[in-house]
Amino acid sequence: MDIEIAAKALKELGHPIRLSIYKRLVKAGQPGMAVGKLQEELKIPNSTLSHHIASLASAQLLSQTRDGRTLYCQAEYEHFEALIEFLQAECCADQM
Amino acid sequence: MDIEIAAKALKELGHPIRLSIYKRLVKAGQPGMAVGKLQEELKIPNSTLSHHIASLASAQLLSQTRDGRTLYCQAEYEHFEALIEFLQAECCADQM
DNA sequence: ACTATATTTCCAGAACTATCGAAATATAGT
DNA sequence: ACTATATTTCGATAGTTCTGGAAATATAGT
Repeated sequence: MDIEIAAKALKELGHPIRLSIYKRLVKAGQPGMAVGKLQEELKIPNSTLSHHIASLASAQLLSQTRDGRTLYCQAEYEHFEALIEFLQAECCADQM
Repeated sequence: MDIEIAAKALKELGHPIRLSIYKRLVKAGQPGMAVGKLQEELKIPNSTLSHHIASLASAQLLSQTRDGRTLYCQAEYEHFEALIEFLQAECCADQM
């Protein structure tokens, strides 16, 4: 992971709604969570939610898979893990 | 750390210049680094740099101390550490 | 083909962020 | 007081992000 990619991921996580979405998706684990279920929990308009989901996807923080009419979102956990590793390697006092 | 504060810190780190500043400050350790030295390394106009420093300070990611005409910036490492801990507690698959 | 459900894309306005030259402020030395 | 150095604040512009209603798309069932 380079600094541009790390900054992009941090930026997309740096919004309370998106951070909540991501957090919720990690809790949901591998099967992920339907967009509609997220909307129900977060109580925000569908278009707003959809934009935030697209932002997270643009940073490879989540992916979507369709099952019939329902789209499931999954946390792309490896990418997040790589971000944490980048931060610990580049910005951790302990490592130096 | 709550989710609003975590999002704020992530947001401010989510810009390539600010992430570079922060990274550089962590490397500089306790004595920190003069604004002028940062400018020399990053080669950006002083006003632009000053705004980015203020953004990081607004998220408690750095503090400044003056020595004569020189202002030193120090990474507020505890706050960053708390952020990483928040992310690992709230968004880590391993913990669940 | 029609209707219903799930979700995205389009559109637009308001709010915010980034950038940087120029002016202002702070401090030090003479 | 004056000059030089270090840094911030002002002011303005351009660009980006956030928000959400309405329209469009995708799929399923009848």
